[in-house]
Amino acid sequence: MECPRVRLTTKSNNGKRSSASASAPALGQRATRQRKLIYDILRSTEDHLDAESLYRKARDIDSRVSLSTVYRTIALLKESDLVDELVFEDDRRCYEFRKEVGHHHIRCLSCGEIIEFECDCLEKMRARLKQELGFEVEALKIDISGYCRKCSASR
Amino acid sequence: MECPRVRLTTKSNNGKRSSASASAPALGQRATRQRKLIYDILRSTEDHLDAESLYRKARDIDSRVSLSTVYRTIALLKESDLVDELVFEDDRRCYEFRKEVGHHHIRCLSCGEIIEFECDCLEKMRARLKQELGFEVEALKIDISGYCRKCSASR
DNA sequence: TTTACTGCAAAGTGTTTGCAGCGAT
DNA sequence: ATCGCTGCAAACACTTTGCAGTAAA
Repeated sequence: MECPRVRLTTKSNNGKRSSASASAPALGQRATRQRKLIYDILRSTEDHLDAESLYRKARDIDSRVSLSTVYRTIALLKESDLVDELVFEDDRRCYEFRKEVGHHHIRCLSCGEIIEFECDCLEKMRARLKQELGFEVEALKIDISGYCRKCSASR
Repeated sequence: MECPRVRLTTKSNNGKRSSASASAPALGQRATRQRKLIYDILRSTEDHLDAESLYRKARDIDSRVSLSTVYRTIALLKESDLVDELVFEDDRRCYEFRKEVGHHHIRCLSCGEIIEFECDCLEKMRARLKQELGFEVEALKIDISGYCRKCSASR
């Protein structure tokens, strides 16, 4: 039973923020200060931020950013497949820089920690859906909530 | 590779509405007209309704139902594990009467049809998460969007 | 100089809530 | 008769939008 092997996703970036601010993303038309900032924050953080915290982080660095721009930029980045949106049970929507396909999230209902993992069984399921139902999968998302080792111990 | 076998869930109910209105559910304290009505609609429909359409359906039968009551009743039914909430990519939330565990949904982005299927690999994944990460899964939900056979053909 | 992008405030969406009256028990 | 439930409207949280000004090209 090889399929549902769970393995932690290797963290793609172990510093706080990658030093070089890198090239501006192909966001839309113009690489504005605000867009670069928001993009940089998302690209370099380990956290899964919601719109509000992303806004606060951005504003701490440069006050000339508005919440609307954060939303507009998120939409842009989603369209360009540069960031993914995670929607959890309780409606919280977080954003993260696009990583490898096939990595998923579990969230601890008690401490809020988000753990990432990979499981190739989902990719296999996608193939099966195509084969057996003729269904062409565009988006496959799995949301798992529960209690992490630490929190289930202290319950 | 037995694991990600996809199979269509057998429809639990093939009539339009089951004839007998059945016993009142253990909803909370009181089995009111409104609660019975909402419960009955959810129990007997094949569709996955959102709050609004559930409200319209209910109001068509008995005008003395309000949208707030629909929301309140849905919350109640969710708490009692009598209905499940499905949250799709585009935010639409639908409700369905609780069926067997381990059945999931895929939705056609073109025609909106919701197809149900089972896949035991997710249950196995749950076991693995427990075993390997010590993570106690409370809720496991998978949302798949894409194009059904018919719609992918006509694209 | 052009016109895409931004901040602001206002509008919109889906859901929840406070309250006085209603009705299941 | 009690007090849990309801309808209503108002509040709510989050997101989107119109517009006049700003700035990237």
